Amino acid sequence: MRVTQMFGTTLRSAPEGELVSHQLLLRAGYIQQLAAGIFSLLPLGARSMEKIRTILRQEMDAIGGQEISMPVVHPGEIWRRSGRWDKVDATLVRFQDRRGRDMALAMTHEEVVADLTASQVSSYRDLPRIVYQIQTKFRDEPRSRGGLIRTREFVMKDAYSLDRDEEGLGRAYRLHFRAYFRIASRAGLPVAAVLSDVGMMGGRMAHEFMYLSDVGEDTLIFCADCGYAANQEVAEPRLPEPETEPELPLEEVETPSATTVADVSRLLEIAPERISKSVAYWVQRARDQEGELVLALVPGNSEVNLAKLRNATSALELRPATAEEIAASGGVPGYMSPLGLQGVTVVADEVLARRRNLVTGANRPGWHVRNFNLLRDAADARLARLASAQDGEPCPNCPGKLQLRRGIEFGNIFQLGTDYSRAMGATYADEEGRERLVVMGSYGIGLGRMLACAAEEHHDERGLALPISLAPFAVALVAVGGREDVRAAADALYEEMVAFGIEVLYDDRDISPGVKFADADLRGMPLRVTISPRSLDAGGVELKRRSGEPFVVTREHALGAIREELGLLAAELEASLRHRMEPVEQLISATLGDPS
RNA sequence: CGGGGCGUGGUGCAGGGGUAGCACGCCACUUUUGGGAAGUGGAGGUCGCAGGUUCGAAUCCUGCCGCCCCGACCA
Repeated sequence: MRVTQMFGTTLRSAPEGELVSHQLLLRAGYIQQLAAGIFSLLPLGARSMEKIRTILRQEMDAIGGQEISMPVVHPGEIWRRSGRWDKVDATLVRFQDRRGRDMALAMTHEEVVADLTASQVSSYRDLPRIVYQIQTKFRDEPRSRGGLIRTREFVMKDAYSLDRDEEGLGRAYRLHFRAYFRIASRAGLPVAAVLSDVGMMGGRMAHEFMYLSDVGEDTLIFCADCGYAANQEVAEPRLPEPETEPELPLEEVETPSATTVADVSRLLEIAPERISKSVAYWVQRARDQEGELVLALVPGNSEVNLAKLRNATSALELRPATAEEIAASGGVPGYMSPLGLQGVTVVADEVLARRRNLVTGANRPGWHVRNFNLLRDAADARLARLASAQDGEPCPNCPGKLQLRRGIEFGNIFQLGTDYSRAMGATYADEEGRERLVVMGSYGIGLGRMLACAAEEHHDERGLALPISLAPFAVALVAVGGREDVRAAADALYEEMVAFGIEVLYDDRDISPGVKFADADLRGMPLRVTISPRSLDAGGVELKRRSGEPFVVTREHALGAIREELGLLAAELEASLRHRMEPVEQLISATLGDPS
């Protein structure tokens, strides 16, 4: 591709306040925004995305995946059958066709896969199977963010495993677990697998693959000693030993204008963890149901984790309760507790059940109580793990301490089980002719997010520096100046490279060298090849890695040297892939059972 | 949806009652050519939309729309 022919240009400036990766993708001319969370890909972005597609296809095919393609528009009926029509919020875009039939834009494809399976699979001989597609999803997110990190329309590689039983599912799960590490590594992304919430997918075990980054939106919990890794939404630190001191009688204590944990802690000279904090939420369990007040109880030094509360209450919608809603229940903001409240669902963190004689609100302005004992004083409270795991808490699996990190989710894997099969009637006949449900798994990777993570990981002050596996072109060819012999040599070398199938972006513009070098650095191709009066005087052609030192090769050997250098770049990536996969194999056998 | 901010040539911004400006980019010519060149000349904007106030609105008021950032959602 000649720069003089290319659609799209580089920009000198980008809006302030955006993520660096987003600014660079914008400035380098990879993407352009159309609306909130909706982007076009320019040639460079489209080519990078194609590279990502290739990696995904290769790795999915390698584990036996078969590529299919499913529709973007679904009849509402299949979403009704799975129950998600009512369970999913406005993220699922619904509309009606001209006949007034309910339709939806695909936000994921479990329903369609299960429907396909119902008719395509009928015997145990038809299993196991893995199908996948690389296709557009639309999710009307409440808030898009960070350029390609979080968009409303995005392209996802979504794979689905179909198995006879749990054992088969476990095997498919392990295959994807390994493939996801390979995919991330080939894209130059260091990732960690963490246990995750199953969310709207339902099912049992799930992992997220996280690119660790301070700009990430997820909080992750790691144990450096044993390798425990979980999203903060599901991380469960080790519970403390139950306290054994005798339960003392409740005792009211005056605490004027002490409405926060910090106030009460100071006033009564007790540690925040000795306070049972009560937080009121408004919970709606189904789209056609009324909301209700739920009181969440956690230790005073911790926060209610909304994902955990959502799971504990089977909530569809969850938001902090308003002052009116609290007052209607008899609660007193600032002095809340389950004491004396009628008809309010109370969910308490299990830690509180193990502590004795805590302080909590008296539901009376200006008063708290001492010697609150959860199991005695709020006997109908449901117990769950509600508090967000915090830095330094004890690991559930070993004596180590947990650490917090931030990450961006680039992919996830779910063990779905048989929920969708049952809903769509996806069954098969086993050897004895018995009808059984197909066991499903679901495995997603966001392509745009992958590119954004790669840009976040691979850049410097001059611009992008993408790995050769993702860069839109392998080579940026720069012709410096307008001298005849320079142009002739550059044109010839360009033609040679093209003839040899080397992907090259040739800057043949008639502008100053500074602009060309700056643009080459900004666009981030891994190898720069320069032909100039100086390089010709020095013997031929200059080669320079995006982040390396230049060297000169003769014009005759230029093509060979370029191919060798590109080979080296690919080989280095391959070597790091092998290096990274060793611990992954140990991780798989340690956490998922036998490798297969 | 709650909170904050911003909508002015292609991009990034300034202006803040008297009819629109800067830098970069773009076009033409000349001179330049190893790190975002110089000169000369030029093109390009219903100032997000609608209504109102005013002799006069990009500017003030009201409403709406859009976009960004922080929170509840997720690839």
